[in-house]
Amino acid sequence: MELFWLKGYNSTSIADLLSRTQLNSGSLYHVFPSKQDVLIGVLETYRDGIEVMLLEPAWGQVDDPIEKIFALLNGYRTMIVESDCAYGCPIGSLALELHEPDPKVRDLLAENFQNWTNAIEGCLDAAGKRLPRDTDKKALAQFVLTAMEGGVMQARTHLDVAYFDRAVTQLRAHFELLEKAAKAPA
Amino acid sequence: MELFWLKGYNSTSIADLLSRTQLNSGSLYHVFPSKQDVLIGVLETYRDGIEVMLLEPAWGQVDDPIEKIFALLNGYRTMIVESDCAYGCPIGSLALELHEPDPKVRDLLAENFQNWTNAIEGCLDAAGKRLPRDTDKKALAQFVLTAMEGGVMQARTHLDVAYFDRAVTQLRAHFELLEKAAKAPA
DNA sequence: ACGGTGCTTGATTGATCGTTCAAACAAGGC
DNA sequence: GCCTTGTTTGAACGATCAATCAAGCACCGT
Repeated sequence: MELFWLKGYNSTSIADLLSRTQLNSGSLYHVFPSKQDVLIGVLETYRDGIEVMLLEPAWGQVDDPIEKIFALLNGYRTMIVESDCAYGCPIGSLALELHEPDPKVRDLLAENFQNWTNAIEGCLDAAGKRLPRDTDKKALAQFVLTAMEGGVMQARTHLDVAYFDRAVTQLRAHFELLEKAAKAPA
Repeated sequence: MELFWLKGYNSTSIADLLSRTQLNSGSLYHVFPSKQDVLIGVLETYRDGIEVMLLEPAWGQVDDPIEKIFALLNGYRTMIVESDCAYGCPIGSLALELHEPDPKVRDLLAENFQNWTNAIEGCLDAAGKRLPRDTDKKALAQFVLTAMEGGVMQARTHLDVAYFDRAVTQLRAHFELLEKAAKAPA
């Protein structure tokens, strides 16, 4: 029920939801007071399920904290390929689609981003001394999200996953430079 | 007539266009066969006007090629601040909002991105030997776009321009590392 | 068997969407 | 003055949207 947001919020009609969920409008409105509450429910599901739905699958057999980051990015790559580049990060798409969002919705979007970057920040902390001592880990974690979202956007637009790959490659280069700088401090 | 796309495509109704342009529906449909053709016209305007509308204002008194990149990013920062973080790059927003775009529309979105990254690539070329010899300038230019779009997205979501600033700071750090690596090759 | 409670049904509502069109209008050429 | 050509007008259309609601149904304790 939460998976068909490939279409976006405005483009997904209540009728779409009904046919997909085998429900009637009355039942749906018995559970959710309005369409926006469905969106809120979905965003809460994402928020509460990031560990199980996203991190665990990607990190199953990865230990190295920095490789965890790129394993997560590779998970997005898989989704891009499997959807023929139609995939867009659900949170990112909604963040740009909803132009005057209800505060509750925006808070949930922000929370989802926050959880994501917190997870990355955890990896950066675990990487410890491999990064320069003065690294702003929070900013760097947000930068990883930035690279992911920007890469997804360009891959979708050009219908070519290579645009995503290049963003990841650049991010990888940035991390290698950081690791090098950590070894040989100025 | 092309400036009111802050609302997004789907959320902007024909009625909105009419009241804004002081036109009647018939006149509009005399010029544009359909709403989508209005979108196409706007995207073409952006595409053809990137030099005058975007690059020249940002680069007026900047010569250093790498500073040109950050001057351009600073132009986006200004728009974010002036719109109270409601601003989203029109192209990026549309790229994520339109989930099954007409080929013509998608091509125009891709062209807009292409022109943008080409402009950045020109700066990178002008920077010449300040960057490592083996730098993939096309990929790096796309990475700048990536950082910009991702930064805009997060600033909008959190309603805090600091998220954009941090993305720019990280990109700046990346460039500094690249310049350092160029000076002292392995 | 009964009444109550809560979920389900699906036709229906009013609003809004993008689009159309016959009629009115303006401006030139002849 | 009249016809032609091109533009403007704004009411109207059908489709679709999110949301409603009276009626029906299933399941419970008693």
